[in-house]
Amino acid sequence: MSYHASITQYAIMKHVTIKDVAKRLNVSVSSVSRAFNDKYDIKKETKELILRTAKEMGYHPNPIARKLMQQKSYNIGVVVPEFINEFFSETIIGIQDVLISKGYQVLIMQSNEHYENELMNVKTLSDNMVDGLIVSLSRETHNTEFYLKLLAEGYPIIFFNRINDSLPASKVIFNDFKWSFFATEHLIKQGFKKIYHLSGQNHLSLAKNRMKGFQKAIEKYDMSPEENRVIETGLLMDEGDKITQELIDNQDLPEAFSCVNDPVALGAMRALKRNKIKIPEEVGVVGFTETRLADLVDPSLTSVKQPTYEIGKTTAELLLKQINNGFKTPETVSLDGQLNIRASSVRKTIA
Amino acid sequence: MSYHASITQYAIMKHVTIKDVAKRLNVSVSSVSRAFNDKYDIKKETKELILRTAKEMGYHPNPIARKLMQQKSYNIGVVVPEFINEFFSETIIGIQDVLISKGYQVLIMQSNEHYENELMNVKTLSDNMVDGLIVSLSRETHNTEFYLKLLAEGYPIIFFNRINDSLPASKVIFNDFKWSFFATEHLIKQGFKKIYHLSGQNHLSLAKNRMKGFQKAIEKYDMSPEENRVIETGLLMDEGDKITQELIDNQDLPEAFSCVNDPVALGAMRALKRNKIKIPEEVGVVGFTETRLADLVDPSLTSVKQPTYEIGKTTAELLLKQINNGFKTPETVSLDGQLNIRASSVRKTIA
DNA sequence: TAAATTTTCGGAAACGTTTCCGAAAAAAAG
DNA sequence: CTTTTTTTCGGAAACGTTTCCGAAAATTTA
Repeated sequence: MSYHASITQYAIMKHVTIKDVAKRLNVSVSSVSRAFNDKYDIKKETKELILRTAKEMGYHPNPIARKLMQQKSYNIGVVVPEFINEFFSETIIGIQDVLISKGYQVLIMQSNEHYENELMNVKTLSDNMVDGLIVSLSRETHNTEFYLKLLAEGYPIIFFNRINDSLPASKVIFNDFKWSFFATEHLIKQGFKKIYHLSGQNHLSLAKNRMKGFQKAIEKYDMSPEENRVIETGLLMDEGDKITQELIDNQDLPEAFSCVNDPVALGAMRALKRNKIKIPEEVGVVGFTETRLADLVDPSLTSVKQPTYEIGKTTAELLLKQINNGFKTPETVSLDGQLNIRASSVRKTIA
Repeated sequence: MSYHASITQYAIMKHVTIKDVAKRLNVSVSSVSRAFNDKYDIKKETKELILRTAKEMGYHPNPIARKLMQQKSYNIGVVVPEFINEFFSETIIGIQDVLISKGYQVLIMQSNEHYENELMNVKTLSDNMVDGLIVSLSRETHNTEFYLKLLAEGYPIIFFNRINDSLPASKVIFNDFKWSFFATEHLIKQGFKKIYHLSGQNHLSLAKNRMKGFQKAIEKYDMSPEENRVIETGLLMDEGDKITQELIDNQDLPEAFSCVNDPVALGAMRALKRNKIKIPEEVGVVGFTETRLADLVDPSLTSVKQPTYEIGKTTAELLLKQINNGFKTPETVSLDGQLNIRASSVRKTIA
């Protein structure tokens, strides 16, 4: 019986509207509206009276009606390659914190690193009239035509992390060059002589920049670019494993690996351990974009920490600025990180 | 100049509405609406004509206006303890896949394991008029008053994973009892004699059930409940580490640990390794609710895999059923998993 | 005290749909 | 060929807001 009661209650339950409040107080609908958006001319006492009784009556402004009037959805779309990835889930938290506090809702979608999914997501979101878009490109995305079209229409889009240099939009990036340089320099200073960089595919800016940072360090310390070379690998653990195994099989193992990211570094470590090669005694390893994993693996992994939360926050703030002030000239914000040195790269013989 | 052009274009750009389409074809607005919601009486040819020219004109129905008319937000709120956690992010993917395909949008919030955050999230979401709620309780949540009130109003809410037995709502749970039983049984069959269960706090159903599964296995194999006991630990890695260190210090180490979850198991492993105790030769370990980590740690961790995606999918489907058919009697769906046996629990001497 | 100004408010249109109602057109039945 | 039934469509109200416009009330100025 009580269960039946709850059904009827639900069916009968009506949200109290602005009209109900107006009627109750014998004021106009517009006055109630004014009371709730305190930018208009309304006497202080009536405003307070309205707000008070509205609260009593349990009135909440209907966000949908407001959106319809204001021609704004107050929705922001976020597209990332995957949110199981700690880097992205942490970034999303930063994004959400900023946007929700400004009354926006955040719709999150993931491309699973596929271009078609990414495109579909962006289309779904723009069909849903999001007021702006935050995008981190999938690994597959070479074709940026659709983004160019949206940007040309003046649609606010901010890119972060996985960007494409040629897109005329604001971006938030990490200083990959600099920190890859530092990571490599750290290996050099530890006394590792022959260092290979396991790189991601070259069309990704982040992969390219990390590669360049590596090369710059090699150059600065007068080491041979032939001896200390770059191997295009990928971004996945299995790819790091496979390449390392090949190097072992070809007896072409370096003294240390500077890796494009942690998964590749972990893959390399897996191959090394499988072949009973000691880390860091025989081969040192550094990763990039650390996750909580870095502390858990054995040996713990030296890596570059990115300011994930700040990246999200900054991205969201750039977007809000663009939504509110219109599109000025594109702006690229570069953030700094931190090299966390752990066991995988510290030569015990040196200490 | 081109940049200035894009500004004006944006300012000028107007979405084409149903009226524009109607005017263009000299038909009524209602006909166009009928064409797009094919439940109404409309001649086949006119419908096709309308759809065709609507597409030509780039018309997309305005979801906000539709929501206002239909008195539905087509938004679903999801509140989880944290989405950095792989378990939850994978579950969310299952939820999203189902809901998005039915035209719903998913608003995700996290409580960070705090009751006040959880409450605030639920309030924010209901102010935003979500049509339903999917909730996994925070560790702190003892007070369920607010949920009771919402449920009494007939508000559709489905709980998953972190549930509270006393709430009269549909739930999706994992058969923790059964799989904890299997995990413990596996340790027993490997020949481990003295087994401790590192348990979570007792007010969480999942912790309680995993503990009971452990006890049931101990009982079934006629092992002493005093010898093979339960230690209330927590859910975090540090807690597992701390307890294990205490056991080591008190010379009270068992032959194996059955743990409430993977973080606690990893913490125990960390403490064991720090004390040069060999896993699994001296002490075996099994975890629960595996993540990708299980394969990466050394030794790899035996754990119970939960069907995360299916959990999300099932939860979303239950919610949709409730939204569409009204609240019938609460329904509890229990899903099965899989015990993945890895190095941390396999006695080499046995093989 | 009358006129001018400012403050406060109500009426009504608008946002873009869906849906009810009734009428016109077409088809079927007589 | 008329009458009845069915199919197809247009008009208009409604959803719950915001906002423009103008008028009434209150205040200031002369």
